[in-house]
Amino acid sequence: MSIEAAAPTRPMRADARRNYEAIVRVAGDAFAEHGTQASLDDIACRAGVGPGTLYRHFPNRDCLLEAALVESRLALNELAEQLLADDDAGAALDTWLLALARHANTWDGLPDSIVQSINNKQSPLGASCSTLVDATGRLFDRAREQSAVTADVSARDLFVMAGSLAWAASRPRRDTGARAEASDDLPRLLGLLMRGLR
Amino acid sequence: MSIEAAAPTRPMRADARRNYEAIVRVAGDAFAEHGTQASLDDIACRAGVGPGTLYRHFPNRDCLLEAALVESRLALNELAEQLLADDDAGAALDTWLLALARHANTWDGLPDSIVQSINNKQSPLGASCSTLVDATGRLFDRAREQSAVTADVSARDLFVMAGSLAWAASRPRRDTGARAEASDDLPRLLGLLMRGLR
DNA sequence: CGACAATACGGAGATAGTCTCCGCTTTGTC
DNA sequence: GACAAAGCGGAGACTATCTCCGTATTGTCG
Repeated sequence: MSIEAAAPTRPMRADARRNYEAIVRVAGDAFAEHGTQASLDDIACRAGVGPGTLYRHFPNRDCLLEAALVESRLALNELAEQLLADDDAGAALDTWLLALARHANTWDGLPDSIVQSINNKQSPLGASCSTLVDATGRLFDRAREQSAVTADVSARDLFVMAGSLAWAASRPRRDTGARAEASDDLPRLLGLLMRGLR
Repeated sequence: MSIEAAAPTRPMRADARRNYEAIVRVAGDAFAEHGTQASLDDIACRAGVGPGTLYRHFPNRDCLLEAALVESRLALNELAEQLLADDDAGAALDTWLLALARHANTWDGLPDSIVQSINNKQSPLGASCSTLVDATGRLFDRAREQSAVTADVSARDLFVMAGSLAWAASRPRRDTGARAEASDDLPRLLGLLMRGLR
């Protein structure tokens, strides 16, 4: 949107890259342990950097979430490619929605961040989700062509519903000290959703 | 679980009751304005009491949410009674799930609190939700008897799904300054769910 | 009425999280 | 090896939660 559209963006300085990577690595552990609300200052501390450094690399929580999810996202995009080549488009859609929901459940609280960012072009999380929404749409269209589904839904609605079921399935108890044993409600709930699509 | 099960619980002192009511009234406004994450100290301040007073009456956020929702809950229970007498059990279920979802959307963030508390007997919110889950189950059973629905779902799953769709519908955008105009996605999403039940 | 116990109040402050500012350090380059 | 650019980090401002305990209010009896 300006004259110098293509900023040269010289490569990161060695120390900067080192810190960036350390933060992302530690963040993954912290989010896994405490959910997406893990303390950012604590992540900085555990990564051996000051809070200022963390916030310079990742101005907000979404940026850090996004960075820590990159690998999982790549795998998901690859899965989409494979599923688009699958003969059984209905089963492919099934598989895809489950994978999507499981991805959203990577960490406690992630569905919330994802669904909140979905409409927000500013958020890096939202931006990278739009790829997933597109894939969802393409897989759904193929399933419709094969008459595996008949419902009329937008790709965005489908994506959001998968996310919301992930959210519902990941909210087993609060306050009770007992560690939530992973009762896997997801397939059951998604089955109901798929039933509605046919 | 002890010998003196029926504690006499003498009536509240006049000043205590006055403060209790002021807090609940202000809390309703604050939750409406800022969602369920509204500052509790701020609510105390606006109600003209100290934080200590608020936390004595309502040891945690759920207690305050529950107290501020009492009237809406009563109306909902009354609706359940009416719907159970409705001849068209399918339509009654439809109406009920929508009412349930709208109730969960009374304030921003409420679906989260509700679904988190659903498995938690300790939470006053969870306790009062179990009534709603029961009503959901009874309405669903009637619809099944009339063959208006055929799916096999637990009342809890139905309740949680209604809550999760409410959650999904209430999360339109984040960060974008623009006030989210209330695009009403709820009926569309619930329609999909109902389709899956038939 | 007046006084005393039980009850309740409220605000100071401990704790914890977010995020910024800016003086200092490290890096890459010539 | 020296200089500018890039990057660091931690002190601290701000906001929120929740507790503790000295003080004030209430209801009840004599």
